[in-house]
Amino acid sequence: MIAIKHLNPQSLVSKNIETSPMENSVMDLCVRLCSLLGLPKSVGLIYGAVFVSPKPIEAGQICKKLKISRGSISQGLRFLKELGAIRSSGLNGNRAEHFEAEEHLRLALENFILKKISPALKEIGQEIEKLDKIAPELDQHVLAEKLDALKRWHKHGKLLLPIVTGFLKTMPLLTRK
Amino acid sequence: MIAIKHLNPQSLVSKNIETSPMENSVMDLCVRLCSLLGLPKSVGLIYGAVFVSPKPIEAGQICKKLKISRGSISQGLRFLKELGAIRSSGLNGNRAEHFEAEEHLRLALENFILKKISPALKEIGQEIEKLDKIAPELDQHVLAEKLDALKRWHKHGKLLLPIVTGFLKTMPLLTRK
DNA sequence: GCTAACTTTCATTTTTTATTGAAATCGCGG
DNA sequence: CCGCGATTTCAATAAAAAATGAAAGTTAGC
Repeated sequence: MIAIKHLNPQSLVSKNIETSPMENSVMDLCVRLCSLLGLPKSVGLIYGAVFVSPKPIEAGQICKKLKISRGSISQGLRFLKELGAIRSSGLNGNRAEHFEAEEHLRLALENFILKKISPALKEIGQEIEKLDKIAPELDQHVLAEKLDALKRWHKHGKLLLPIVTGFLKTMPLLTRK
Repeated sequence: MIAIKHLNPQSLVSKNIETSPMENSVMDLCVRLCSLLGLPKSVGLIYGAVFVSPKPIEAGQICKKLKISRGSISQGLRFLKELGAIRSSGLNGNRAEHFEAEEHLRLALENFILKKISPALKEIGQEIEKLDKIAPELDQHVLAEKLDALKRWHKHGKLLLPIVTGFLKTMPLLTRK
């Protein structure tokens, strides 16, 4: 059910993809990393394909390599680009856009936190404010105490964020070349 | 698509639930908090119902209050209990099991990290070891460098965990009464 | 050891989320 | 301004996840 989802420990990259065992494993890792952030497998695979590629790779190649539909590739690449996990390295030669992994994956993580966690915390903050306005109208002391508890959690959640992003800053960069 | 999911900002608690506006809002908050951890709405609602209740509440009451099936309630309560977010306060009077919110919600969060993040990181570690064994057999330097990058990420991921859990320890407790 | 009051399980259904691929779109070179 | 080679969109479909509820299980009291 709900249960904490465990990814199948053997290869997550479906068998009909033709990659070296090494590439395969690296892509597996990317899938795991993504799934830790709640991102779909396809995004992990696409990132993996870009990451693993020794030279900038184009969408068509990823499509062939992963046997994933062109639409998904397009969406996945856009998402990864917005996140700052990959970047376009221009339309080399022909018209195809080429992608390479961003060396500062850290920035992507920060972005993820900024786009996903922060807005959620902000909404929680707004909800709490709304509550504060209603609260005095009622004399339910028990609830009022619980509201306080929630406030404290919210405050500390906000506090935790800069710590995590701060920590990320200390991480060595993910460098290519 | 993938896009970072945004919870609808108005009440997440469906309208046919009969609760005070205040209770309603508090439950909303719980749903948001849960969804931040990737837990389904029902779990948030169930936790909210327990949290908001001035006295230990039994499954049947939650079922009536939330209009959620008995099966879901049972599973949700079990999950929350395992996580350490709620606890059973015995079979008062009749046979029904009564639940109340655990005052150290922090422990639940730590538990969540322990059960969800740590195993994932461990599996990633194992995958990396596997890779290390394959690596020397090939002379793909580019890949080898990437493997190093992944190793660093893994190491630092492991490093981040204790920081977060350490931070959690400094948080004030969520006290009832 | 039977019943009553409740809980859990799990096959099925519903809902949500991700993927597909055909059609629309883009943009450059000629 | 046409056509090619690519990308993007989006309605339809497939896959995954969550919710349901009937049936089986549990336990206390008689």
